Amino acid sequence: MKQDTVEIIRNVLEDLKNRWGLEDIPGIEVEIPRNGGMGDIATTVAMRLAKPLGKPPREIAAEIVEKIKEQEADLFESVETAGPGFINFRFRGEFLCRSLAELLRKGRPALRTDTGKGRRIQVEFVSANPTGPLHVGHGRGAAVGDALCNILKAAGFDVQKEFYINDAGLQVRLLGESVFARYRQILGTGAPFPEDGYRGAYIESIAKEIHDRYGDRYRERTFEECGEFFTEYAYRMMLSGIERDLRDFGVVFDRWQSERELHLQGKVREALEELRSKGLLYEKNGATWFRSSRFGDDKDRVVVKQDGEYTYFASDICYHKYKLERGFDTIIDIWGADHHGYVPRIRSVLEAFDLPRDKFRVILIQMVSLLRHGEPVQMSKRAGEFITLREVMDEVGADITRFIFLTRRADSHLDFDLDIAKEQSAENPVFYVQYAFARISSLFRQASERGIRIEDAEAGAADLKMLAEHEETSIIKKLLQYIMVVESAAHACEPHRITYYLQELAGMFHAYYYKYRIISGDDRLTRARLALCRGVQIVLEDGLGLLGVSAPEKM
RNA sequence: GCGCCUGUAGCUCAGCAGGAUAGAGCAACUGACUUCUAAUCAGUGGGUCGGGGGUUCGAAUCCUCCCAGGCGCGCCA
Repeated sequence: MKQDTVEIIRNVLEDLKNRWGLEDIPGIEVEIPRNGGMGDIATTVAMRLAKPLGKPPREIAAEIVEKIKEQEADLFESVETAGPGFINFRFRGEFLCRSLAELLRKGRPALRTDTGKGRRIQVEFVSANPTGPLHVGHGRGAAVGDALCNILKAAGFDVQKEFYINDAGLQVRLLGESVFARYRQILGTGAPFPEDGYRGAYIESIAKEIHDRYGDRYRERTFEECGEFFTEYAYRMMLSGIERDLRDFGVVFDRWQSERELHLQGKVREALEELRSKGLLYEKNGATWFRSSRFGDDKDRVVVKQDGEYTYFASDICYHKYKLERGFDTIIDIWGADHHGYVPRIRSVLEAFDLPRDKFRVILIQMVSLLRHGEPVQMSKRAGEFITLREVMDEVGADITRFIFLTRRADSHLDFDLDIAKEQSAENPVFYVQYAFARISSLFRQASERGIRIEDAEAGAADLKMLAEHEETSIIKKLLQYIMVVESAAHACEPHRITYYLQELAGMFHAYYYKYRIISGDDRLTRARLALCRGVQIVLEDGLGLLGVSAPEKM
């Protein structure tokens, strides 16, 4: 729908270019008019041409319309100028039927586009420290990141999903110390608990597990002697737990990048050497600094501490450089919004390496506030009291959780009410969309008893011209908009646009279903309507798939 | 103090890469189940898009100042 229209406009502008003495054709933007009465699709190109041509937009629009009418009479029922210089297009019924038939014949592959042109995008998300279980905020990042990747793939990008593991440095060591202390407590030979140690119950259960397997083997040892064992053991446990939680949440990464590996492979040192050779490192107060302030950061940053240890920023310098060296056209980082101060720092790194800054995008995920009975659930990470993603999944289910995470823009706060999430009420939009899918499945179950199969709806046997009700043409048009929605969601990196679209489509279907009889005494009409329902079902299934939410046949 | 995000209907939020008369759900009120799943549908009311200035054919959208809320601002991660 979009491509057809844009192509036609482009051809016409190509013709008019010389008459106008125009150098370049501007980007042709089409949009869906807010008010359906205005048309099916509209372009603002005449208004954009007003300035370069020095002519009133309506006049330009009129010229374009005339030309389109000469050349493309069969696609559009009407093409007209409107308002300040819009050109509104209305498609012929035959075009809509043809498009629906194509969707039915090809199925979900018809919903893919190639706007990404196979460009390689890497999305790094979750990347939770392996020092504790995933909490709800991580879950939101996982849902957004995974859906975004699905959307980018659907829009024709070549996508890699990566989890960056902060397995070097102080925090994992602190994890090991915490477990060690709990282990000693089990033995009754209390070791001092580290001041900033991890206090969650999961620490005790790891200690217990070590005790069950190894008994008092480490009774007489100090942490200096056996810390590596405890750290390694605990970290492995945490990481596999994270992986398991993510898998059960429907998120599987293509690649897990270990920070420690970057150090061991000497990549961190190499990256810093490169900066040094560019004259961008200097020594001060016994530490090594990076001149990030030259590239828009607030101040310079330490990369090697006084004690000789690398900072996390040092590995991040290396990591982001390394990611771009792996040949991605774009790298997207998804961070918790509390890390936003880090953005200019990483940008400064890319500039320092002469890497284009527009190759790097950050999506910030705002906080999730968990509510129960409308009251905030108290959480204290320090005391180890926080609601884990696992608990939420167990309580309300992965589908609902994912959907709710995707009902807001990433950068707005989200109140997640566990009670409402569990309720199967109208306040819960997941069911609304899934129910539309299940209803259609049910229709086909009934139809099969009458000898009409789902394959019949797909084969193009139905006479789609019978879909003459305005609700029916509206639904077809809505189906054809899906690709545009996917493209815009990919472009803006905003998965929630799919969520909203699905709710709208489901709403149109529910209203249609209620008003009209799908399976009736009229066999031809029945087949045509089932074909339309099948179209809706294909798009709903695809959209839910992008969000990582299941499409149940029965509810 | 500096920076980032947010501010749209009573509530929760959409509003797409400036576009046409700013939308949805919930809540409130009216109605619809002997009929393909009522987890549904039809309808009514509800707005100074936080405020002021600016950019232009045109601003909820871009710029600027102010106000309010959240979050950051370590040789922590």
